[in-house]
Amino acid sequence: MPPDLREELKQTKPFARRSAEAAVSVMRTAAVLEHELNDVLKPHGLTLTQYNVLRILRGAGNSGLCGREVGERLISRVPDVSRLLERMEDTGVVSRERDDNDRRHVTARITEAGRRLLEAVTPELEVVERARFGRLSESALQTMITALANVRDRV
Amino acid sequence: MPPDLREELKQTKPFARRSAEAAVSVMRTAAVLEHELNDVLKPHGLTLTQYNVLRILRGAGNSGLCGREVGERLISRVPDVSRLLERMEDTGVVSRERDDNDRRHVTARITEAGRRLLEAVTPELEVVERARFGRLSESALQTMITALANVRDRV
DNA sequence: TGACAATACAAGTTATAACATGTAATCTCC
DNA sequence: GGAGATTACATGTTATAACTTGTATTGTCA
Repeated sequence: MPPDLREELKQTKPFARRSAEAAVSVMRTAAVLEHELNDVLKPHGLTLTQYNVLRILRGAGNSGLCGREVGERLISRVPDVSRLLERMEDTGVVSRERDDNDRRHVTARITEAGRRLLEAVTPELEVVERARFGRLSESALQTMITALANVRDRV
Repeated sequence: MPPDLREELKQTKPFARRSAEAAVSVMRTAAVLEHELNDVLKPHGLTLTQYNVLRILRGAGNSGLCGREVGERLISRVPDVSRLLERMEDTGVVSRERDDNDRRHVTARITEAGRRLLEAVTPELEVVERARFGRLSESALQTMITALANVRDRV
């Protein structure tokens, strides 16, 4: 039996509504997940955001993506993609190049080092993912995914 | 029908596993929620973390809580409760007092101004909560809560 | 009871997030 | 084709998060 959230956060009072408990559950679960994933990534010199950028750029292939496009694909929107990519260029996992067709654009691409780093850390993250979500059935996962999509898609 | 997460993040490839999609769903939903709640709180000069501290301290009543206890009750653990409470003391929503019985402790309490602020913002946050979670049935909410508790409670 | 460990917080430092503003390049449309 | 709007990014600033180290107080136990 999973522990009660109220007990986990040492709350004295019960939640006023089930929707309030659901909201806190989502945020608390994300915090636990992100913390654990960041712990896995830290020895590799990556944050979770940077890891996501690498996955996005790998998915984009040789043509790369401009900063705005990277920002649109991130799980949580970062208003400062410029410096995020700049830091990643400093560590050598990303290359940046000003586009000749439209000189406003800076195209970012994953480097070979970035690709190797990505391949090294991904299985470690999958261990966390399986440990966390492995006990849920496929149908329970699908139910959760659909319900969360409903939460994001408000009027 | 809720929009697909893959489309939402403009992913070209489908998720490798349902558990991977579930993990991203949780983090993405929390990010959307937290952003919206912070937007509501900002005009009141509060962050979501500070709002949670106020709720925690109101729940503790007159006896208050020491910094460590506040930290244990927060949704996402903050390693720097000292300065968080210090900032909140500066804005007048919290008072701090060194405990005479154990002079290592600093007891924090919500002030009357903090209580009023809490009462002012809570209904605004509930509007967000209802808009986001209102379409889900009580049983769907309960299913989600249980599933998320399972995710947090790994071996 | 006195040395050592543990606890609770404070403070210093670095890195990042958040927000606003600035700037160069491109687009629009009369 | 040129003024103004738009886009994409860079930069400056402030605030907060994350991590480390420091310090005072209390607890433990030989």
